[in-house]
Amino acid sequence: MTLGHKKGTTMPDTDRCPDCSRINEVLSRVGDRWSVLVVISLSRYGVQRFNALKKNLGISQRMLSLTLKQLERDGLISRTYHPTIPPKVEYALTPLGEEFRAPVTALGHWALDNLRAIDAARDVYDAALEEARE
Amino acid sequence: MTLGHKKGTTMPDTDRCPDCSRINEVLSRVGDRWSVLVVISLSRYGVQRFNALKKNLGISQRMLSLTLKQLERDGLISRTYHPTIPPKVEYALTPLGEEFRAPVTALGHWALDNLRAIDAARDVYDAALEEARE
DNA sequence: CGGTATCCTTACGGATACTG
DNA sequence: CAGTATCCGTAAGGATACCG
Repeated sequence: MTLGHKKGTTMPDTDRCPDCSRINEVLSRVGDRWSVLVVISLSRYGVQRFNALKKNLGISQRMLSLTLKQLERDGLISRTYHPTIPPKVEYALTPLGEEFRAPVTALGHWALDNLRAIDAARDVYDAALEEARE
Repeated sequence: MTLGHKKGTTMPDTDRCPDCSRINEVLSRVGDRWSVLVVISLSRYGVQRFNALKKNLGISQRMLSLTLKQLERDGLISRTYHPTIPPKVEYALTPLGEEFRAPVTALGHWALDNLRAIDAARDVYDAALEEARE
């Protein structure tokens, strides 16, 4: 697949983007906000325990639990249980998760770099709307 | 910010990742599945009309309309209205949208490349669960 | 500590019908 | 063609309480 834009390429609008549905499928699994943030956090700080992630991300216990389970099921993170008292569970990126780091951190960087630009664009847009209303 | 993982870095678990909330904020705007797919489609095929995008992505009219409006508001895409009969509206990436292309296509590529790996991981996980159930 | 279970509210998102 | 408006079912996600 070539995601890059080619000047001469015209969309055959009789057909639908064959890859979009597949990309959609994957994104619907590991592309949600919490999954992305968990991976970013594990990328940044390495192995982390349940409550560390929880505090770190400001995520509810319920959502973290669900997100971690899905990520483990999808093979992106590993869960290591230490049967001590009190118990200790550590989460880390698997090799597949490590591969996910590059695109996900790229996304994170872009988000941080362009937060202001987006806010500015919003202000302009909203102001123009306000203008038109009168 | 350094999203890259550094071996010695320990998460100060008294504090929460300051950037995570900001990344979260951005992702909650332009990180949803439809937004990502619209950007991917515009990246790939360039300028497109409303119905082309609709057929292309297999998205409902309502969601496309909402998604496009938000992306325009956030400054990622431009909307050009041609008052012909019938009317013609063209959507394209803005410079800010163009910058979004790199991380988003990286994500798209990864998604396509690892769809199978994820499916395989799932099968293993589910099989192990089945095993444990007995 | 690291979860599950339950409840409840909001947001997502499709289907359909209508408009300039 | 390119939307908007309405309805309605489902899923996301927080709050709380409880368990091993």
